[in-house]
Formats: sequence, structure tokens, C-alpha cells
Amino acid sequence: MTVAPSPTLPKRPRGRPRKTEGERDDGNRRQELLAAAAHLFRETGFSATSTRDIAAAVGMHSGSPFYHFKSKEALLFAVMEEGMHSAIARQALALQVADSSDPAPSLEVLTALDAQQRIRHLIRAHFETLLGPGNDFVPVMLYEHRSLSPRQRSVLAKLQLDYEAPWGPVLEALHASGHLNAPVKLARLLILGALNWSVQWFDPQKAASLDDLTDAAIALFLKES
Amino acid sequence: MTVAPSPTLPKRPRGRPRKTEGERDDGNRRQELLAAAAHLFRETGFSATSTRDIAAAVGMHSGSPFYHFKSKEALLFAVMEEGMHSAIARQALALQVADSSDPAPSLEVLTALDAQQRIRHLIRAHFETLLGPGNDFVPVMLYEHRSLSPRQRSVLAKLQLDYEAPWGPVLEALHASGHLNAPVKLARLLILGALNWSVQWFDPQKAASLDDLTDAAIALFLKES
DNA sequence: CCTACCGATCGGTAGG
DNA sequence: CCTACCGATCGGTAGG
Repeated sequence: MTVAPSPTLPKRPRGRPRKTEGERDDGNRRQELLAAAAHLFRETGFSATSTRDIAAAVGMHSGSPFYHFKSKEALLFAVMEEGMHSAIARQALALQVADSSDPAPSLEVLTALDAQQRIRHLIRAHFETLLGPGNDFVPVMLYEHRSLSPRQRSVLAKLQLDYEAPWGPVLEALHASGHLNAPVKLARLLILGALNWSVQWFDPQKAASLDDLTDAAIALFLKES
Repeated sequence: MTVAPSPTLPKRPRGRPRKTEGERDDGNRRQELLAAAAHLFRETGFSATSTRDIAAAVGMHSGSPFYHFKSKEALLFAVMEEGMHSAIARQALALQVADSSDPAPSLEVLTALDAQQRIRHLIRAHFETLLGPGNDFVPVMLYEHRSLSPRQRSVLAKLQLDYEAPWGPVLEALHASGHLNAPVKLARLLILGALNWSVQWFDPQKAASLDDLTDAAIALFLKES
């Protein structure tokens, strides 16, 4: 059964949340496109998502996304770049909080207690970045990495280095104090992998909260003494 | 500079490894297709790989893969199914080896030593399945899961359950003996995630061997007492 | 940002 | 398994 179209309505009434009369929406149509693209890329994959799908999701016509982004690839890159920037910002904020309990921790001589505080905040912030509501940007970055040009890849690789920078000293300190047993380099890869994979199975409807996940990860990775 | 085509040669001399005169290749063209598809799906992604690419990789023409598989999706499914079957077989073999040192271990009352033996073999076999030379099938299964129909997904979900079945009792035993601290259910997800993510960073050219990875994983996840 | 459109590519098929 | 082909869809553009 189909719904008869009302002849007085325009052909495409769905999807676009019209602004109130006379208001211009200016540059934030671009943000809407980014969010819709991130969501669809995450759900369906980059290659399997058409630019028409993205346009439709924000109530545009098929050619219009190209007014905001010069190519589908540029849109993907913008999603990833924004994802990394917000991930880095969230992480920095989390580390500020960790530091506030111990006003002057030095990165070069982290005490065992500092390091345990910091790894917890790093892990918790990472889960938030991956699994928090509406946070589709970084998962896209993690799983659609292949679809970028070498040039774009290298820009993002640098952002990833920035993101991962705080993990090194923390893991080193934990290793030195006997709380971490594996070689630091491999430990970092395995730990981040365990966290990143949560994108595949985490269900916000179900049992575990992000705090539960953080506790479990700490219990799994860290030794007690 | 281009090479002038030799006029006496057929148009498409590349790619197909011709059998010696008169030999029929029968059913193993299908296997060649599977292997080529697995490799391309892994490298390029399912959606971004065309059936023409796959055909060309084994020296066929564009329509010919559909003589062996009724659709591109069926080809993907076959890759994944074969991947899971060989993963399950490899794992079973590894556990046999683990058992041979202790002839009659009971699954219900695993000693702490049994469990440590078994987790090591489970992890090692898992790395082999993911990272071993030519083992593209399971990585495709892990990363292209989205592209399947619900029906196919449920078949593979059952195979995954079979695969993961041995992990449960082993992790329970390790938890009971104090070698594993996190809740068993989350521990399983995090551990398998850490291993699965290795597909993203492992480089067979570089440093670590699969044994190194296994040692690091054991050191990271298990407590000493 | 819409309209109208293009060339390219894609999965798949009929017939041999 | 090849030949020859089709309809659909796709990323992208010119012009307003």
C-alpha cells in the first residue's frame, strides 16, 4: 500500500529540518553533511554509501554535497580529520582532570600512582571517543582508512601520532613499576586494539557501561603490584 | 615507453597460468577464484572490489565468475565460510597438541596448568589464522561482515560460536586460579579484540614473529600467580 | 543549493 | 568459460 502524494506539497518534504522563516543556516549545512556522512560511512561503509544517500539524509539533492566538498573522498577525509581533532581534545581534557588530583606530575618521572591514574583516564576517554552517542567520526577513521589517498593518509597518521603520544610514557612508567608485564611497544598495540575492537560488539542498550568497560580493561591489562 | 603488442599472441596473455596441454583443471578454478577474491576483498574491501577485478586476477573474462558463484555476495560468503572452517580446524589441531602433554584433561575441571597451556595455544593459533601467509579468509570475515545478508550472517554467527566455544572454559579456569582478573565475558571480548586488531598493524617483514606476539599477549593478559 | 545531465563502471545474464 | 550485452547506479559538473 502506498500513500497518495498530496498535490499541494513540494515533492521532497522529508528529511530537511527547515529553519524558521527567513533564517539563514549558512555554514552549518556543512556540519550536517559531515555528521550524516559519518553515520552512513560507519553503518554502511564508505564504498557502499553513495553521495546521494548522504544528500538525502540531510534533505539535499544529489549534486549538492559537491557544493560543500569537492569529492566524496574529501568528505571522508573531513570526517576523519574532525574525528581525530575531537579525540585529541577529549583526551587532553581527560588528562587535565587526571593531573588535577596531583598538581605537578612530570611526564619524565611519572610515579606509579600518576601512571595508574593516567592510564585509566586515557582508556575511559578512548571508549568515550569510540562509543559515545553520536561519536561516529573516529570509528570511520579506524575502519575506512583504506579508502584514502596516500597524501591524506599521511596527514591522519600524524594526527594519530599526536593522539598516541601520551600513551607511551604512561605505559613505560607502568612497565617500570611492575604493573605492566609485556614489552611496551606491543602492549600499546594490543591494548589499543582491544579498545578499538569494542566498536564491533558494544551495544549501548545492553549491560556494560563505559565505566564497566574501563574497569574490565584495567583489570585485564594491569598487574596489581 | 610502451611495449609493442606481439600480433600473433592472443589479446590477454597475462594472468592465467595455463595448465599443461590437455589437462583439465575442473573444480579448482573455483578455489583460485576464492583465493583471489579473499586477497582483493582484504586489500581493497568488498564494495570497492569489482567482480571484474577478481576475474582478471585469475585470467577470466568479466562474466565468468558467475559461472562458479551466483552472485558477488555468494562469493564473499564462500570466502568467509571457508575461512571459518579452516580456523576451526586449525584451532582444534592446536588444542590436540596442547592436550598431548597432559593426556586426559577434562574440560570441566581444567587445572591451572592446563588452562595456561591451552590459552597459549588458542592465542597462537588465532594469530596464525589472522596473520599467516596467504590467510586472507578470516580477516575478510572480520572486516567485511557488514556486507552480508541477515541469513548469511546467522550462518557465520554459528560458526563463530563454535570457534569461540573453547575460549570460555579456559578463561573461566584462569579466572578461578587468579591468573585472570577481569570479568570473563568482557575479558574474552577484549582479548579477542586485541588479537583481531593485529590485522591492522602486523607487518611480517618487521620485527615481531607470531611467537613474539603470543608471548606479549600472554604477558599482557595473564597474572603471574 | 537545485536542475539536468554525462560518461564510466558495475553486477549480472542469455546463448553458445 | 567466453561473447556480447543490458539496466542501474554512481561520482561529478555546468549553469543558474
